[in-house]
Amino acid sequence: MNRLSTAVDFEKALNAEQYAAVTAGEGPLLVLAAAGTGKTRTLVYRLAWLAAQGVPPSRVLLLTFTNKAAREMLERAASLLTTPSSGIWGGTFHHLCNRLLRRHAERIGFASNYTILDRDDARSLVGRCVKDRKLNHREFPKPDVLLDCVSRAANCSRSVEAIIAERLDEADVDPDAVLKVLKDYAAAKQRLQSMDFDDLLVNGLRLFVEHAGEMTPYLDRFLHVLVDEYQDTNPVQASLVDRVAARHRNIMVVGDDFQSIYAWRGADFRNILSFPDRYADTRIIKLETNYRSVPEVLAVANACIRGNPDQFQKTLRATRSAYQRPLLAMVRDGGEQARFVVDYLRRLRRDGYAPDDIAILYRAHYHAMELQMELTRERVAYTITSGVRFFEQAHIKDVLAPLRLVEHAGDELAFVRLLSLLPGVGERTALKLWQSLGGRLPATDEVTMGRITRALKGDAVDAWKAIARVMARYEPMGRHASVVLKGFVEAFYERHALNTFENAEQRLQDVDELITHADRFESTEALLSEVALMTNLDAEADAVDKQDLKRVRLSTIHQAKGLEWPAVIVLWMTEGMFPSPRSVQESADGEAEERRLFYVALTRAKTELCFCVPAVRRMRDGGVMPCEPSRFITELPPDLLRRQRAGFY
DNA sequence: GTTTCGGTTCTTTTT
DNA sequence: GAACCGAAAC
Repeated sequence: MNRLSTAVDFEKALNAEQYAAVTAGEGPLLVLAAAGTGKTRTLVYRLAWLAAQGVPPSRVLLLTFTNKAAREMLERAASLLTTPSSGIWGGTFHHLCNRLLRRHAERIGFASNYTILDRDDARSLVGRCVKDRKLNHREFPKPDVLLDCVSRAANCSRSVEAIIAERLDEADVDPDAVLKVLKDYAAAKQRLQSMDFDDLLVNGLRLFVEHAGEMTPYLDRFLHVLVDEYQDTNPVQASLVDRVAARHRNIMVVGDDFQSIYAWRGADFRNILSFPDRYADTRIIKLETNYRSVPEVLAVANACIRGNPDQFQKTLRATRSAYQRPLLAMVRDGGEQARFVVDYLRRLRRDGYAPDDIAILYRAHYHAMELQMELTRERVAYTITSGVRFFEQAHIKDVLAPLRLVEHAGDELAFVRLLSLLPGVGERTALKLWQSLGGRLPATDEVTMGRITRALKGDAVDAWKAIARVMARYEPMGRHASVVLKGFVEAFYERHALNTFENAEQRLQDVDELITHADRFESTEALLSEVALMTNLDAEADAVDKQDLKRVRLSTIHQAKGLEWPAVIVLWMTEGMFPSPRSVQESADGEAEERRLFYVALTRAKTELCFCVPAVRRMRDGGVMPCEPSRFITELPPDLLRRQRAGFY
């Protein structure tokens, strides 16, 4: 009996609902897991269960929202087993597609060593398309808006024309001009052999649709497919799941329609509700027993979601014993909110909470700016996952440019970035030079060097020579990435950074981190892919491993998804801030989605929960704007919360 | 013709 | 804090 290969007593470790999900037999399975009901635990035990049943790890596919989540689940599953379970494919949809496309990209007209455009690359490329058509006047949509249109079209499998008509009908722009620019953008990506995030998904799906024969080995291989956070999949991702699980139909999707918060990225929570329609023999299991939060928090959660009448109602059942009601802190303004939070943190610390037991959550990054300053002043250590992704910061992208270039001689974006670092060289000069080189920097031979040095003047000449020497030493085989990175920093970037950035030391430290990481990858291409697809949470997980720092966490609610803390503080629970007026306006379901976001925020809390409600906002012109408490607060039965006035209210 | 710099404006959420 | 614009500087 291969069941004996595990020491786990599944029945004892799980409740009846979880046990049913973990030990379910073959066929499609939908697990509706409300917040804090042991969703991750169920997935982890399912992985262990499959392994204990003798399913080879390499025949299991686990799709998650971040790579961190996948890594954690796989580690936890492995620790349950006596036999090794490594070899499971686990990661985000983008990672899966990237892996498949590296092998099969030529089928759809791409080289296998295509580059991945991150948000920043995509922005500059589309910006260049706008300029090339001389459309860069004030009224023309900004690159971010244009990219948004492309992205929506891709993620929802709709035509760009339809999206443009819908999104830009009020704006005073010529839809044909927009369409032309977007076609140029698509052509530019093809020319540069590069894909943006959406292309990875769309092209990944194309492999299955257009080259089904070639993909059958994967269909055979994946005996079991498990999908976490299924409520946040968009149509392309849902199709991908359907395709990859088509052969064995052992597909387990886990999610909670209450926690669907990515509609703006094409996700549709009806996806999870219609799953049984697509798979007629679906077994549905509901997890409703909450182990995370005290009953007073759950009372608020249950009351809050009643505001969304069209959703599939479920009620969280508490298991923890009564504690006290969540706190509603009425403060005067943002400054006082910040002082209140610092004070409240001290109180929590006195009550025995460690710094990393506490999270401060907010709707948008800028809501936390004032608090960040106050925390710094008061010397409270915190970690924040800021709006800019770690690997998208300027200094990281700068030092990766020469590496991208030695790996892909045709990487125009990297060339322009690199050359623009030189004194006296801007985008224009760099682009002209690139064209004179015929759109490639194959090797820094005499002729190429001559061309480049002739185009440069002053200090730029010597700087370039030093950089070129470093790049010439690169050997494509083996782990040579760190040599290029190190050489580039020593020969040029260190001095450049010190002259350019106020916080150069810190940035150079980041770069050092990157260099020490670089050799862990089996190839430069793997390093570059990884860097492009790494989320903030992934990057930060690495950093935390190293520093082992216990700190208060600041995070957007979106990035807090799937996490939990003993104490949670939510900032700016006022109209005009949360719900975000923009999303309420933009779509019919906007308010409902914001309410789900509020639900996600408060269900992160295990024990302590505090909402801050400032009475006024200080505007940049020095004016004062009164603000009402958020509708999400006022619509709650008042006796669910403890009210407290802080400071000079 | 380009680059660079300073001032101004606005800030949703992310792979 | 970053993107945009206009003007000075090269």
